Parts: sequence; structure tokens; C-alpha cells
Amino acid sequence: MPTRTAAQLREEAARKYDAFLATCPARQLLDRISDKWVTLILSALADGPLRYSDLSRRIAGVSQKMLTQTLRSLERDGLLSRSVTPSVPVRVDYELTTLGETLMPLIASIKGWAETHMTEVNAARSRYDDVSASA
Amino acid sequence: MPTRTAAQLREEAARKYDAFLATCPARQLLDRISDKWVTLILSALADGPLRYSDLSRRIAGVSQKMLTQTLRSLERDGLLSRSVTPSVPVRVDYELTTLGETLMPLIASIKGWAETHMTEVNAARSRYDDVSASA
DNA sequence: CTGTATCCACCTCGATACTG
DNA sequence: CAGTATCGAGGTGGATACAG
Repeated sequence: MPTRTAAQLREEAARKYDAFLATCPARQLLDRISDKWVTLILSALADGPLRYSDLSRRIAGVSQKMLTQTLRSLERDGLLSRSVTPSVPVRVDYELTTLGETLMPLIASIKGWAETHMTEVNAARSRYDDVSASA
Repeated sequence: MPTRTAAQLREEAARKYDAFLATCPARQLLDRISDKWVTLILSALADGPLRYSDLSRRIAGVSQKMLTQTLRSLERDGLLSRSVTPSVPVRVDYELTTLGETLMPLIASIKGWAETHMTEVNAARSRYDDVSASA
């Protein structure tokens, strides 16, 4: 019997939507670069390779766990490369790949819009909050 | 006594970093557009104004709560406008503002990079996962 | 039609401790 | 030096019920 309740229809729609979003390239990209540490790491590496400890110092607020985790995911995505020098102590360098470098102009665009328009956004927020407060 | 432990120093650095990120325009922008429903709503409105119920249908997977919440935050940011027609039943239209329209080219850029390069990213992921699995 | 209010399952992230 | 393992607090978002 194909009779379904409204709730079931909504649930089905939500599932289909999740499936769509999971394979949507733009969605995947946004999920990647919107991560708190991703743009910071990529920007830090834009000037050249860095060691793990260098990154840790440059990005002062990051925990070991998140730094490692983020680096791994970026390596998995082919945006940066990880090279181990088996000395004692071991040395690990991270470097942008060619693919990773193609991402930098996009990040610059985002930065550009933000620097041009975020003052307007913040002004709009203030207006909105003032009106709400006086209500 | 300015003597602090390493843990205290890390904590202080993390706090400063949070403060920096909270005021960083690019960070704010990324936080805004990386929201699951924001780009979908903005894209839906790019063709012209829509009513609440239209949006609800166009973006099939969204819950009432998230649709309202996201619309409110976008209105607060000045990216779209909300106009109420006090008929019975009440009618509410949402429309991109000029500021909101300036965001569309950026979204197009993101979509462009994604469509051009996400196949490479997915290929890199497959390679990485294969190597890991065979380890 | 257009919301608001509440509850809760889930998941992410940071802190901490430990290792080759 | 460069990680890994584990745990718990906190926030997010969906389902549901209700309202102007």
C-alpha cells in the first residue's frame, strides 16, 4: 500500500536531500573549506612547506588532535602532501600540492568579498538588533 | 607572578585565537555560507522572491525550524529582506537584497572550483583509502 | 500560512594521558 | 618530534507539538 503519512513523506524527502548533498561537489567543497582550521593551514602552507611543529606554532590555538586530524583529511583529499624523513628524531614536512594551490585564489576571493562587504553585514546586524531590542 | 604552565599558555593562545576568529571577516563569511541551508536558500531566491511555503517546497529536506532560523539570520545579516502582507491568511515574501546579490558570483566561483576539481579530490580520496586499506 | 517552543540524539572538539 | 587513544562537555539540528 503506497499510502504514506505526511511525516513519512517529509522523512523520505530529507533522506533524498541528504543523499543529494552528500554527492554535491559544491557542498563537499564548502564542508571542506569551512572547517575552522583548514583555511588557516592552507594559508600557512601557501608560502612554502612547513614541519608539523612549525604549523603547531603558527596556528597557535589548534590542539594536537585537530591539527593532525585536519592535516590527514587534507592529505586524503590531495590538497597537501606529507613527507617523512626517517631521521632521529623523525621529521615530517607538509606542502601544498598543485591541486591545493589552485584553491588559494578561491580563498582569496572569499577573503576579498569578506573585506569588502562584511562591514555592511555588521551594520545590518546592528540595525536588526536595535529594532529587535526596542520592540 | 607571571609564571605559567605550558597548559595555561596554550589555553591563553586558544582564547586569543578564538577572539581573532570571531572578528575575522573571512571567518565570519565562511561560517555564514557554509551553513547547510544558506546557499540553497540564496540560490532559490536568485531567480526572484519566494514565499515561505515556496521555499519550504523548493528545499524539500529542510525542517520548519531550520528554514525559519536560517531565514532570520540571513535577514539579520542584510542578505535578504522579509515582507509581510497582513492578509488572511498572512503572506510572507523573501527576496535577495542588493548585498545578497553581490554574494551570488562568489557562490558561483565556489561551485565552479568544485565542478572543476572535486573529481580530482575524490580520486585522491580513493587512492588514499586504497593504500590505507592495504596496509 | 507562518511561524514558536521544547526536547533530545548525535557529533564535534578540546583536554589529557600515553607512545614509537 | 610527531603523533595516537580515550573521555566528556557543549552545541547543533531534527522531530514534535502548539499558536497567532
